[in-house]
Amino acid sequence: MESKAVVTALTALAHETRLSVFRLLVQAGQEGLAVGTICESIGIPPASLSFHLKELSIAGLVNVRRSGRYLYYSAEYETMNALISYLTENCCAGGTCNPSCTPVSIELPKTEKPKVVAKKSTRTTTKKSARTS
Amino acid sequence: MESKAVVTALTALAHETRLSVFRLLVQAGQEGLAVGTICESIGIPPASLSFHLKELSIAGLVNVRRSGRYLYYSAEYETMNALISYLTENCCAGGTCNPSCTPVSIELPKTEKPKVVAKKSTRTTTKKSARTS
DNA sequence: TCCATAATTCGAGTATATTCGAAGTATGGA
DNA sequence: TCCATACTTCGAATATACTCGAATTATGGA
Repeated sequence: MESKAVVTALTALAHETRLSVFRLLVQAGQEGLAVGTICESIGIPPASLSFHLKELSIAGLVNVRRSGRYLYYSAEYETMNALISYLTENCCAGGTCNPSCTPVSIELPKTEKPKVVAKKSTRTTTKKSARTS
Repeated sequence: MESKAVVTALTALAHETRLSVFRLLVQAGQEGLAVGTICESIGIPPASLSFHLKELSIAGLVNVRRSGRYLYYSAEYETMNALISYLTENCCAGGTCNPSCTPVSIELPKTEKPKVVAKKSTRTTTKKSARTS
């Protein structure tokens, strides 16, 4: 994922309404939800919701599918995962930024500040145990 | 993490310069980097950088520590992880949004759309294998 | 005490995002 | 063909964010 696309995705999520909509869709699964349903859930005028759905769509965070008169929006999980990857890529310089983020080759002491010893190429951050919210 | 705090953090990251700074710090590790160093790396005027560092700081994404005349900024990994948690919480309604996201109790067929059977309470999303960027 | 360096705050000009009523488009059914 | 429903686009008022030179604050050393 490129930095421009990441900024677009983050901008799309950086808004109370859009974040709610996105989470709703993330939790709704592949089938997604019709605009009217989201509208009721969130409680904003259709024109406003439409504007926000477009932003999410441009950012590649949601998909649309028509079924009759209804448009079903669903979360694009790939983009979400790519976004997370981008943020955590090559993180913490060989340290442990969270319990499940362990360096590739050697274990580092936690009390002192070590110089970078062995760099990881792919991260293993943010597993279940790392979740703090 | 509360939705307001999440929006603040996402807003902070949703900017080309700040995203670069944050990634730089994520990769720099606990010791962090002095403002001058970041300034050179990114290539923007000190006043602008200061503005952006403040945004990141307010969002809880970075820490500051003074050492003599230098201010060292470092990434706040906890906030980053909390942010990721928030986005992926209860995702995909029992489906598999990525290869490492498996439902808690039973395996679901992939070809048809199943109704929610068993809901996960904590997610196991976005491990190494899930990274797509 | 005085100067140089490191970084922040001020402030004003500029750019971008948000809101939502009204008007428009697409679809299904009578 | 005509109407109701579902949703989007238009557009203009409003709000918020960004940039960065100049002024200010903090620290260390002579």
